[in-house]
Amino acid sequence: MHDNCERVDSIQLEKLLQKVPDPESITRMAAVFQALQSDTRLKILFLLKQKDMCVCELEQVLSVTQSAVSHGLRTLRQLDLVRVRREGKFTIYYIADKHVRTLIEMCLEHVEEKA
Amino acid sequence: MHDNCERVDSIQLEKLLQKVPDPESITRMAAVFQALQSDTRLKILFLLKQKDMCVCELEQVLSVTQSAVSHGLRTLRQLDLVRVRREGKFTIYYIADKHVRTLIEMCLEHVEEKA
DNA sequence: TGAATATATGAACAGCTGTTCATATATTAA
DNA sequence: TTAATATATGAACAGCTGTTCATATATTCA
Repeated sequence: MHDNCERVDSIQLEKLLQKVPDPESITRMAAVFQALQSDTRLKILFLLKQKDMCVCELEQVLSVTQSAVSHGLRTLRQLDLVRVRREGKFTIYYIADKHVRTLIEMCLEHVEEKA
Repeated sequence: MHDNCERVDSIQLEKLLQKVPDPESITRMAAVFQALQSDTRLKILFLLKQKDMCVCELEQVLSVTQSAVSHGLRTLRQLDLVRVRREGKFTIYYIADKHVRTLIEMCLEHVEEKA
């Protein structure tokens, strides 16, 4: 660990640090991004973006086990990225809100821009 | 692996699947979100959002080693989330573009909404 | 040139993630 | 109630991540 370089202005840095979201928010954000960091879960979101679906349908489209889909959905649900409703014997999942759509659209634009 | 539930309409699902971004884009998105999934890297972005900074300054603010900051920045740089310019002996990092700002702002709104 | 400062990189290790398998629970229909 | 369908959950294992330590490279200044 070494000391300040000449650019460092501790007082200014302190002020900038205060505008960084509190540790709890940062950790929650990290958890959200962490949930968005899996191919399978991203595909789930792009599918749900088009149509509310039950686990069966998702399992059919993605080529993973029912268990994997269910685990993935749980992760997304816990962070309120998707929500659930019951329809008879089916559990229907859907995108939670606008934020989620914006997040994945922004990211898609970003990666497509340099493709 | 079991078969279709009664809700499954293979033809419709096939169409929906086609609208999911191609595997390469999905993987790149996953990589971007993966980069955003660390407390340290998120803090870096919220700091750079306010002011372009050299590694020293970031090291000073966050409580991690210079090595950790540098590794974190490399990850962000490789995904074009931050960019670099040289200023004499300093390497100045800055947020790459609007997308990045929107991504972290969207996510912050999302987590703060339910706090 | 040599010393000091600023940054990058590689190795290595502890801890976390995503998948599958096996099984449990919940709902419907017979 | 029983069988069948739909979904959830726990264990376990392979693979990945982030940090630190040690060291290398690059730039400035004397």
